[in-house]
Amino acid sequence: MVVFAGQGDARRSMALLWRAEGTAGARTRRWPGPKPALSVAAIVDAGVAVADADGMAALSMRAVGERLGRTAMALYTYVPGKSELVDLMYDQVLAELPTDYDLTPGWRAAVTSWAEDTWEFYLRHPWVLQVSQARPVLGPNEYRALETLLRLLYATELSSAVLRRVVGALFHFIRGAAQTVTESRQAAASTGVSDEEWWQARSGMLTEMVPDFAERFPLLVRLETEGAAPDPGDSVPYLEREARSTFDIGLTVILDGIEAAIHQGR
Amino acid sequence: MVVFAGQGDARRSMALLWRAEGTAGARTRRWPGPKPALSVAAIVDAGVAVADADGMAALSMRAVGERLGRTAMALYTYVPGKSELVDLMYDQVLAELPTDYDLTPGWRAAVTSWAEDTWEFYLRHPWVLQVSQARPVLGPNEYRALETLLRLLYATELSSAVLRRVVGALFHFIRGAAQTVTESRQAAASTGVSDEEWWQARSGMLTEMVPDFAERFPLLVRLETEGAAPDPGDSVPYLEREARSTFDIGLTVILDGIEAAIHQGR
DNA sequence: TCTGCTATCTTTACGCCGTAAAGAGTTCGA
DNA sequence: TCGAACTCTTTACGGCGTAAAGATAGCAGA
Repeated sequence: MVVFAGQGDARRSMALLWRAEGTAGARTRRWPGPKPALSVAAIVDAGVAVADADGMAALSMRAVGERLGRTAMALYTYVPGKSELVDLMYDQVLAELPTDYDLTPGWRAAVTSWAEDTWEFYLRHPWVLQVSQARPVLGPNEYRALETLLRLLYATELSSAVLRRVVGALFHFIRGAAQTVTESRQAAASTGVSDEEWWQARSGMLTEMVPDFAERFPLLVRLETEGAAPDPGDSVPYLEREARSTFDIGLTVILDGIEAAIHQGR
Repeated sequence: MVVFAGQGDARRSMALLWRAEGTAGARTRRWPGPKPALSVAAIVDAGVAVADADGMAALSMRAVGERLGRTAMALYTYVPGKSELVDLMYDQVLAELPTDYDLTPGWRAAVTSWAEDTWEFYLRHPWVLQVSQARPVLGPNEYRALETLLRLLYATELSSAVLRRVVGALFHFIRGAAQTVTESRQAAASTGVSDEEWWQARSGMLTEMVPDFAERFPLLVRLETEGAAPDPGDSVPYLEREARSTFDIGLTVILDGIEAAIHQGR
């Protein structure tokens, strides 16, 4: 369920995204007709509430309308369609991301904090990971967030060409790692089967159906027996623990790679 | 449109995935009834054909049935449901991935080749990127592909704990970068608007609606003017060029990071 | 005050989706 | 020849986004 941004009426969409900024001021002449009971802001809020609570798959025009005590079609007075609503929701929640990172302890500490905040942001709004990145929404908060990261990264004194790709690599990595967590949670919620139960059942079936597993995949067995994340006894499920560990170690690897690029003067 | 793996009847699903391997031999006693005109293999092939041609969104039971000259419901005789069909499709195409990487020029060259092949694989079967990774399919070819990568990575002599996360980081990165390309292509195909046209229209609107853009986002402007990938005159669209460049440079960064980990003896 | 225009919101409808349920038709052993 | 087991079709249900049409409400000008 990847949702594409920037379909539909581009001009109207951009105007909505940047609304109250450039074109603020009086509502475009209204005159007869009943007073509007809804507003774009209310609809976007309702959309975010639905998506946060039940996921992107549950975000339907009917569901959003219902939450506002209206029918689905009532929303079309305010918003051109579902695609534009998702764009607005996306840019709205991006406003939560901090911008005030301190660079005095060095870029590495700052980028680490940024990555941690971004990670938590994705876990808070898992549906954001389903908004396609290919043709970005181009809303004010997306730009604000990017500008924030760029401020930290330009402190590395890397070239713009390299930086541009480093930004992409960081986002791909963090989004992917976060996605593992959110999808695991979603799977647990929608099937009622926890990670542990699922894995137990599957690996049991595997050893039964594929008796020569260890001979066919010796390195996988080695990885599984040697490398598992320790269970700290707390309630974090298996796959989430793994994903978090991947996030930590993967980030270290990428930051090490950035340092290597710096030392090579790229 | 993320599709979840491993829902539904787990036992039947696993049996189908590992079919013809352990439990090969005679079809489970059949006796009366018309001879089956279809087969699991034919259905999986048809599914792959539909998904390759028109994307995951176009993969419906009706579409697969139609391609085989049957109704949607006919498929349910062979396959428990759509989710299991996707699992089978996924494991089937994974068989295309090579396994015979040469380690004599060193792990770095081998992993680079592996990454390149994997990248091309994703571009060949974009729908694979929509199969959820959280609860893996656990089919033979997924294991085979993982075992292949592990063979290359164990040559680094890193610990299993680190390796495990490096694998995750590599996959997140490659999948993310490939996703940008496939989504960009999909957007172009479904809207009829090329990357260039889209960007032209959007950036034009931006400068019009947000006249103080350069003051608000100076680093973004700098990145855009300094760091763009040169247009080699060939027909590769803008966003694809960027994504490919992100893949190349990002991979270098990650591999540099792995080398740093090696030198630190992790 | 009444009329008429316009904006908001509802109702209905269309063609998609996955799949449950029921039934038609086919092929074999007994 | 009969009946069981199997394949495959038909029909139906509740979901989706949204087009089209109609009901209702509120204000400007008469």
